[in-house]
Amino acid sequence: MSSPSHTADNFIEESIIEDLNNGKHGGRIHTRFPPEPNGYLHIGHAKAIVINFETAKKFGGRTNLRMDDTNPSTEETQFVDNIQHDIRWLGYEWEGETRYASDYFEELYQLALKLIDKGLAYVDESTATEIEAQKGDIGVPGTNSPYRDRSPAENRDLFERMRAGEFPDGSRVLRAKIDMAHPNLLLRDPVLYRIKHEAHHRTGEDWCIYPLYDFAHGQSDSIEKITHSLCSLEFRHHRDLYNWLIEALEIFPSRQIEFARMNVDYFITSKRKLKLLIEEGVVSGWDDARMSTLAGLRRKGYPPEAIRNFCMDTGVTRRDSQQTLDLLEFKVREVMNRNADRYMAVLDPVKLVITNYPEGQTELLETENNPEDESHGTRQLPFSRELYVEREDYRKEPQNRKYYRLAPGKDVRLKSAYIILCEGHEEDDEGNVTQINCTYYPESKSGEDTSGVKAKGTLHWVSAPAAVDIEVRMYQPLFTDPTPMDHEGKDFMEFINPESLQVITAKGEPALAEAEVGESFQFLRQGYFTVDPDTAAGKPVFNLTVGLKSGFKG
RNA sequence: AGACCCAUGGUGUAAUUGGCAACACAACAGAUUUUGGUUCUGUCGUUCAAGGUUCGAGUCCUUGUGGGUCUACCA
Repeated sequence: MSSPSHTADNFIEESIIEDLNNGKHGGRIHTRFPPEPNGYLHIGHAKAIVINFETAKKFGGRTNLRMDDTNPSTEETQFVDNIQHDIRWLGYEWEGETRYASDYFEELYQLALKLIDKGLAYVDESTATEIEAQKGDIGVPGTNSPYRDRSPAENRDLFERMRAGEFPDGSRVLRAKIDMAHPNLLLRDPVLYRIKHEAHHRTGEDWCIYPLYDFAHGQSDSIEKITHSLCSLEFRHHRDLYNWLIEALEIFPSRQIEFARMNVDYFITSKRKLKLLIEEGVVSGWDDARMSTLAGLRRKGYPPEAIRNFCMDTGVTRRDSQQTLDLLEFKVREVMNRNADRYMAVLDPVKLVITNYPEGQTELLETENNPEDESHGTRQLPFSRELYVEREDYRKEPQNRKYYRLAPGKDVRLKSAYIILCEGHEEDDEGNVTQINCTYYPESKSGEDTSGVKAKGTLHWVSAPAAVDIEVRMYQPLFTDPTPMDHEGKDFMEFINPESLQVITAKGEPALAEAEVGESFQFLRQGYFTVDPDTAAGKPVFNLTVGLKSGFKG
């Protein structure tokens, strides 16, 4: 198989092209995404998913999905379903069936036997604390276990009896026999198998010994003939062991390549911390719209395309990166600007009365659904004497010449309707505006304006009698600090933003009552909003997906 | 007796592998606009330090500085 001439976009692709040019694996490229099914996928996983799938795709290769389920205590089938759902939602389909490391338990066991027979592994009866002590320290060599020199035959017998369930948890482990003075602490006779009399979510009671990461992950890669095993930087030290085991076991030589994890401002990606947010009641669950989980981002309304673009455009490197929320939100707006239809909703309504418009009259006005895409068509909007407009769009006095909104004496265009002249307002005892009074120019109707009046500003509005109440959930970042984990001596919980969620009741145009769960809109001049699953008949709930960029400096 | 990884505008990444440091985001200014959105134009500003090799260094070498990772029977 001759390799088409690819250009490398990053160092991983350089390595792949190098392998291709060397004729390795006959030009075949196969990657994998190996989550542990013990939690929900988050934005950091999205990066790994995108890298693995996109890299394979670029070279005409395939990508497996493999559950790294070697720890029966933490893994649950429930998570498997969510992980699969999230990956498909992101837009990727893996090769064949979902794989499980647990499917390879028997093969792994045989591999362990092989290692024992080669004199490269031994059963150790030291306690966990003793083993820790044997490891030595950074810069200090370790010491050999007293059980290190047992014969292969004795080790085999002991290991078989471990499997048979003769020994209690923690009483024995299988260790690789490498070098207790190795500068890489991971190669100081790492533990390969431990005893756990626990039921596994897939294999049930079949096993009471379970392999550890280092004796499961790489071997699974080899079993699946993965050519390039892409993982994050903290596994760099594991690569030495990964390669040592490939040699010792004489198995398919997958190549591990590490890249830097992606961090995003205001997002945390520690499973444990995410869980804590739920347990403490800070958020409502794994799919709370403020969570950095894919379930949360989906609920918030982030389009998968935007997340993919974000992951791709932030590149692949070996240096720790901290991405800004700005870029992520830019990617979200970029997609939604194209796809989301424009509707009008008033978030903080104040009544506006057009004093020269006939009482009781309603007319239907036509408005375009999406100025970016004419094929989205038009719809009808009811217009009447009493409207709601945004409280923020009125000032008792205009501040300066650059102010284009409502204030006494100002002309303003109502989107797709008429130009109105602001006459003044009514207020309560505290000086709060209770009503804005205006007159309209009958000849200024949108599309057939002969009034000659020029209005600099255009406002969104809804007809008061026709408006529907909609619940709107306004979100801000969950934390007040972009990197809540990076403060010495301070717990990340100290940075919880008390205003991360504000629920308001807004006035929406009638069509919004029919919005379906998952559907996204632009509320004119406000932002992009997506219908939340909490929506019930006649009670629509919208999530702020992302605000519009605003050049207004009032 | 420590080992390994990393260092380019405010942020994130490029640089034909030794040949004019570029792209995106952000910021700022202007044009267009029935969204102060979008779109378009422009401005701003960058190779961690010192030394070396070279006609020529972001790129190669040396030393230093700064940051990160590694001592789970987690993955």
